[in-house]
Amino acid sequence: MRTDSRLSRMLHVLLHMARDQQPKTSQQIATMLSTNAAVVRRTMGGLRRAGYVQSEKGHGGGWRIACDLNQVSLYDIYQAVGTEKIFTIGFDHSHPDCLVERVVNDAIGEALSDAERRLIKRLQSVSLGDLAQQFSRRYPT
Amino acid sequence: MRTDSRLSRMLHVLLHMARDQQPKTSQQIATMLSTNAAVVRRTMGGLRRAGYVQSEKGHGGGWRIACDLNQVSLYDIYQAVGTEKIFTIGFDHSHPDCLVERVVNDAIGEALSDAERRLIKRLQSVSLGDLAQQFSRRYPT
DNA sequence: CGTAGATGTATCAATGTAGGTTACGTGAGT
DNA sequence: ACTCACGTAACCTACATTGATACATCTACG
Repeated sequence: MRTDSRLSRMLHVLLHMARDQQPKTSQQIATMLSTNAAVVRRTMGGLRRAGYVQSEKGHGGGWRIACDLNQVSLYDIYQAVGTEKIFTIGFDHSHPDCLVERVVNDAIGEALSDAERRLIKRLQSVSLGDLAQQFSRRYPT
Repeated sequence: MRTDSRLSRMLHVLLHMARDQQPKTSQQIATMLSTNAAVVRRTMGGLRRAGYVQSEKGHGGGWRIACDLNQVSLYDIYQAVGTEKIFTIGFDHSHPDCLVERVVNDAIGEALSDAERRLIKRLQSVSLGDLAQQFSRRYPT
């Protein structure tokens, strides 16, 4: 199954933007991500609607960070990009009133929910500021 | 994104098979799952290679359980069906030597690994026998 | 102003994967 | 022999993400 790399991409972009306060155009970001400008606008639109970045049109326009990196977690970004499914594992619903199916799906569902809660907790515990700090520590200039 | 319902399907089938020791043909199972026989053979082939079921050709042939339900966990079945990716979340690898990308992917990777370990642990803690027992408890005949 | 630069968005194509479908080979039982 | 059933390959279909193109709209600059 194809994976959704939007979270990874957006974090990548945000950290680069944080290190260089100049506004960046969609095209510049697209080049950075080896994709094209429309994809960047589409994906970053989620971050804009959530208020984590701002965009401006016209000369000298582009994207800028509009939040305190220490106040925004990886989970916030995850939600802003709008990923709807986390797991590739799904349920069989061929016979919704089959009681066996219900027991099976409940068991799988509980395991998935548990893992999902864990993932969310982990993503919530790391802020963009933490990542920026990790970068500075691991790769001092 | 389309989900992989093979685990759910296989558990569904196994529990039905456990309740009726008669061998079942691929076509019977396909009808049970609202799919077709080739898909059943393809998916159950994994369980056969792992030794959890046996198949026999010819008259009176079909699929039978070949394991102790109490010794096989949901995780065993999960592995037998051969799911390779658990999460829809992936990594951006547009610039493998970008240090920012590395920090970001490490952070996401740790969160995912943690959640995956949790999921595996949960799936390992439930046996097919447990599910069969849950069924009997929840829906006594 | 008019023009160039930028986003916002709609639309279509490419791509990858699970599942569906068909077909045929092979072995087992009658 | 014939039928039943699995084993497997090949190809198609459905669907979601991403890529690509186009165009409207807004903004700054000369």
